[in-house]
Amino acid sequence: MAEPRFRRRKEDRPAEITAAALAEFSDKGYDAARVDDVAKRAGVSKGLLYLYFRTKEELFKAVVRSFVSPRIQALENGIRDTELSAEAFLRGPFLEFAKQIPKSPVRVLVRLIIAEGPKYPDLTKYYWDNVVTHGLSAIRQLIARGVRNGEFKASALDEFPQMLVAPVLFSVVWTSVFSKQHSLDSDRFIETNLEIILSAIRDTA
Amino acid sequence: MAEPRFRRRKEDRPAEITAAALAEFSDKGYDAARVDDVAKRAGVSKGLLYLYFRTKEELFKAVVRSFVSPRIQALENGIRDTELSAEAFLRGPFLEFAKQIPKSPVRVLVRLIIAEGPKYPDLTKYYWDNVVTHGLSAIRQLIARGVRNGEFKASALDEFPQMLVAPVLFSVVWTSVFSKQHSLDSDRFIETNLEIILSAIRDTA
Amino acid sequence: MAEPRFRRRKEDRPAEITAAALAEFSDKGYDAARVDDVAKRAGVSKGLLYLYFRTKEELFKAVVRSFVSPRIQALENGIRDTELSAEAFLRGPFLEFAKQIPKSPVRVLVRLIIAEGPKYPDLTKYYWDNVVTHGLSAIRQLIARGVRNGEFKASALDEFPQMLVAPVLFSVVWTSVFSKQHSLDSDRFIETNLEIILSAIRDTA
Amino acid sequence: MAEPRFRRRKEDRPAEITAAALAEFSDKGYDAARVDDVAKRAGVSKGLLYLYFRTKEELFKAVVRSFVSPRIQALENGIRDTELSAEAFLRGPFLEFAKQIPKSPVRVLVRLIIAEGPKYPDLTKYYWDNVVTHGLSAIRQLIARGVRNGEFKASALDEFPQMLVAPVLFSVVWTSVFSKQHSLDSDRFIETNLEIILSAIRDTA
DNA sequence: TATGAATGAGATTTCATTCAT
DNA sequence: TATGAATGAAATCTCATTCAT
Repeated sequence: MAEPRFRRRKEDRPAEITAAALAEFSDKGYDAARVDDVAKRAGVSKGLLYLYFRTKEELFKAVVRSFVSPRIQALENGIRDTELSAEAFLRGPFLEFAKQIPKSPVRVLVRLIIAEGPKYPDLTKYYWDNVVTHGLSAIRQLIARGVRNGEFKASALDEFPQMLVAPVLFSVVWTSVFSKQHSLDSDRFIETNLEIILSAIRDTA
Repeated sequence: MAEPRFRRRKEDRPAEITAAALAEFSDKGYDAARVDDVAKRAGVSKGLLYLYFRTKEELFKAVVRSFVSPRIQALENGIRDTELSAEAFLRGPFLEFAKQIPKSPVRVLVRLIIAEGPKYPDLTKYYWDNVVTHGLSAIRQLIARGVRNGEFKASALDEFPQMLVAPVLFSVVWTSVFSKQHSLDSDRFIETNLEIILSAIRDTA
Repeated sequence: MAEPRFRRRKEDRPAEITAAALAEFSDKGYDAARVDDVAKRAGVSKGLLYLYFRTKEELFKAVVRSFVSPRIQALENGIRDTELSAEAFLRGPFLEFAKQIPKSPVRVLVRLIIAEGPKYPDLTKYYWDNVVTHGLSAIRQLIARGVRNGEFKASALDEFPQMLVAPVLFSVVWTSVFSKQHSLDSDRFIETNLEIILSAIRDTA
Repeated sequence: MAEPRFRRRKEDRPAEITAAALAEFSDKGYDAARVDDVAKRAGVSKGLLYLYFRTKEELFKAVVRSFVSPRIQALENGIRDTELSAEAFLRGPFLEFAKQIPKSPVRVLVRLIIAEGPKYPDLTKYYWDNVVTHGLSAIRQLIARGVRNGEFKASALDEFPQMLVAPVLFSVVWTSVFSKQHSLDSDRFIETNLEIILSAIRDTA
């Protein structure tokens, strides 16, 4: 035929497909999302999708990989490179980071991990290895730094850095599940929790 | 012949079936759980199951109803009838209640609601109406009582009673998803969170 | 217990059940009619129904038997015993008989025979033996009598007594199938057909 | 290996499947016909069948559409375009058309409409809209033409064009139901009926 | 690469029939 | 007799995956 249609570059394909998959999973959940619809949304044939991702499960994993990991990476880098005090970092960049999660598309992935994780052990492992441990150890370092330079006293937070994460997870879940019933002001909820924790660990001696 | 092909136990059946369903949902999740297996586990034919529960969804709702509602009821009654001070109640019965949730079978249901809720709006509504609002309003009353009699000062907790729930939800999710990777001491996690919150709202003026 | 409830007499049971079955079949068709509903409508337990009729098919046959045969019997007797002329009988009792069929509950059975007959050969045979041949031979006799006493000339009707039946069957089918689309004045339709046939066979020589 | 597991023949599939469905419906009736068997008979997997016809009911409709509609169309066109007199058309093309119906596969569909119509209202509506009204109005036009040009006198046939159809329906039903008991000479039956009607409406003034 | 027609295992649900009570 | 709880075979429909083109 005379005129070759515009073709997206091959390198973009996987990203386009995972983006479409995230959208489908978000709308329907993992099981109910049909591979057919993912392909359609990505503007690609089913066969091609299977060329890039060998199974639906593989596709799911790729979605998690491509959307969650970068965020955590960013947090880690931020903590490593910052010149702010620990408290200033928590009130600034960390809070910012935490507040946007319940509003971003990633929140869907958190729900999916909760929902499907038990069924896909190696996905859970991947998530643990690449997301949870990284995030947690970054937070731990930040707190340790705060203790070292006299901002914070030794406290339960040393043992349970998860305390800073719990309100975020709660907001994500609440927002995902009860959006029709109630709207939580997740910004203030997360902020308030942070303040309470800070006031409990600040070294006021 | 020794054993009759079936027995008539109309009264026990529903409970036996919901128990089997909880177990099966717990192992596989809602979608992956097969009605056939639920029936088998209950020692009952598929047909009989459908005599008591008209659809798989109906069965799911019945499971929620029979396992979650009673617990919340108990909490509500406890708060209504207690003669303890607000703080004493939080440190005593409430903490007890909160701590056992991540260990009890109900924890599975919490995960299921998170996982399947968006797909079954009326289940979510049921859960909201019968579990969340009851639980929340009971907690709110307890806090209000504490404020009224001078134990607590006015605080963010008045607006966000969810703060007392977030660590519990976090523990449930963590335990459900990462049981293979890490074991959270959920008792101490929940306790610690409670202590921090209490120290922040105690009226020390 | 003190007061024995009123109990219908045992002899009536089968009739009550076939009546209920006719009603159910009429509403739903044979396949879609549920034995459970027939029993419920008859005010009887499913078990008892199966005591009287060993299978659903048996029940179906009994319904045909009890509702159709008596009518044909009546027609036969009428033709045998009448003192009317052939034409007078056709315009009188026969027409009356023919006109009420599309309006009576029996019309359902005609439709059922058409629908299910091919699936139940022995039911078809029963219907043939007990309904069709009787009816047809009665009509044939009537016509022969008319020819014998000079009312009618020899005609195609001798060979095809079905010609008198076709409009009735047509009315039954039309009424059963297209009741929502169109209402046929079956009385006049049947009457008109009869008149045309009569005018064609009347011996006016 | 010799023969590929499947072939792609998008265009032919629907026709192959409806043909198989007609055969299967003819043997078993609508309800008793299993989709699986239809597929098998068409040499196709169940899944593919559902790719072309979204439900069993849809398949049924397609069968009606593809087999009945064309015939009626042909009749309509014949009546519109003919240069024959009304009587000549009735004795010629119309009679031909009428006589072959009880012998053609379409006869099965007529029986199916009678059997299943009441359960599938929109199928009945489709049949009414696309078959019955077309056929009837064509016949009506033919008769009106005959009256206009002095062949026929005004008669009951103006009101009841169904009179020309009743013998055909009767033949179809008889043939379908009582094939084992009796063989009706449907050609002569239909012919005779037509003659009688013609003799009654011919304008001999 | 790219397509989408084709497959087939499997899931939910229904209902005639049985049988302990 | 009479009940209705219990069975289990089957039927429709879905969808991840394959593969001829």
